Parts: sequence; C-alpha cells; structure tokens
Amino acid sequence: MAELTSALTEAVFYILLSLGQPLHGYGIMQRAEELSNGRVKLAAGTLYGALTTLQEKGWIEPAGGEGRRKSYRITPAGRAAARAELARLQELTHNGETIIGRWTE
Amino acid sequence: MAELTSALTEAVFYILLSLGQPLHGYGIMQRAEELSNGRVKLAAGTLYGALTTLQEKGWIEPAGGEGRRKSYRITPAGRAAARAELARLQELTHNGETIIGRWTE
DNA sequence: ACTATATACATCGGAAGCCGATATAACGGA
DNA sequence: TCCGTTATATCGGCTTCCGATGTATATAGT
Repeated sequence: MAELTSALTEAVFYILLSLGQPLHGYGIMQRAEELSNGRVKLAAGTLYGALTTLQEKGWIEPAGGEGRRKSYRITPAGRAAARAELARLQELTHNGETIIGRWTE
Repeated sequence: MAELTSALTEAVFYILLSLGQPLHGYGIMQRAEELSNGRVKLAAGTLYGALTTLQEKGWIEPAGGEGRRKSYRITPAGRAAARAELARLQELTHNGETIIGRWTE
C-alpha cells in the first residue's frame, strides 16, 4: 500500500532512459552520465544489480551482444514504467514549486 | 562519488514541505498526504525514523509542543536542502520529458 | 459506563537499493 | 611491457522504507 515503494529510483529511471536504443551495461553507465549532464554516475554494483532486477520485472530484456558485451533493450512494460515515473516526477515537481514558492525566506 | 545518495527520498522531501509552519509528527503525516493529493501516506516507522535523522542533520529542530505532541520546525539548512532537491527534480523531470518525448512508441 | 475510533509517539525485523571495493579479463597505445 | 580503458560480476556494509506491534490519551457514540 506504500505509495513510496512505487517510485522508481533515479538509477533505474536513468537506465530506462538510456535504452532508447539497445545498449550494453557499460554503455548504459556512460549514457546515463551523459543524459544527466554528468550528475549521475552509476556505480558498478548499482548498475549490474539493477539490470538483474529489471529483467525479472520484465522491463528490459537481452538483445544479443557482440563479444564480451551483453546488450539490453527496453520492453513495452519498461516504457510504461518510465512514463508513469515521469508523471509522478511532474506532479512532485509541481507540488514542490507551489509550496516552496510560498515560503517567505 | 555517489550522486544518487545526494537525492532526497520522497518521504523526506514531503516532510520538509509539510513544515511551512511548525507541526508535530502526526500532523506531518496528515499534511504530507494532503500536499500530495493523497498519494503519499507516510508509515509510522518512516516518519519517526526520518524525524530522528533530520534532526541529526540539522534540517529540522524541536519547536516545543503542547502536551503529548512534539513539534518541529524547519531550519535554514532544511530549506536549502528542499530547494536543492527541487532543482534536482526540475532537471530530472526536464530530462525525462525530453528523452521520453523522442520515443516513437 | 463501556466501547470504538482517532490521535500520538516509538521501536523492531525484514526487504530493497545503493555504494565502494574487489576480482577478472581483453584490448589498445605508449 | 606496462598502463588505462572497457566490460562484467559479486560482496559486505549502510541507509531507508515498510508493516506490525506496543503504549497511551482523547473524543464521541451508545
């Protein structure tokens, strides 16, 4: 019933955003940093752990791979999750702007 | 280092937003639910745990209390943290909108 | 007077997520 | 040859959240 658990972590959100096209794990790391203007640097443990749980949820799936690389692609369920998260963020941001905007100091 | 740990949790963000005026713990629970349009319901463990850690960080402080109630107020450091979090959320939302907007399906 | 509900604070164990360190290994350039 | 980059993976530790449980008072209905 927890509404908070339904929120995606920033790591997961950027992983999903990084998969506009199929990409391998290390590429996701770099793309997430690029998409966030250098702010989000995924630790290895975070990334590879998330890749496992995201596959279990059916939000990403293997997309082959060349050599050592393992590529992943986002699934329709993954896109839906990212869109739902965006809606949550928009509401949260709006609420924050409204409330903080009323602070006098 | 970790850019992700610098993010506030939704629970903490709403607790700070709830403290536009001094309020006691149980009141924060209700105010957070109200501010989020019923979406965020803080569990007791989450709330009272967070009140302790937020005091340790100096983001909130005791503000007296009538009878059983313990009131808290937000500190300048707490307001700064909330504003920084809002900026992060604005950037995150903007990035999400841009990238998801380019998805074809 | 009895009972139910709301108010109010607090702690506990479990689950999940993130981090940094560590390990392994192939590749390319100096 | 040595080093930095690429690349995947696991581990222990820490923090945070949740739901359950416990305790206690206040209020309102019957």
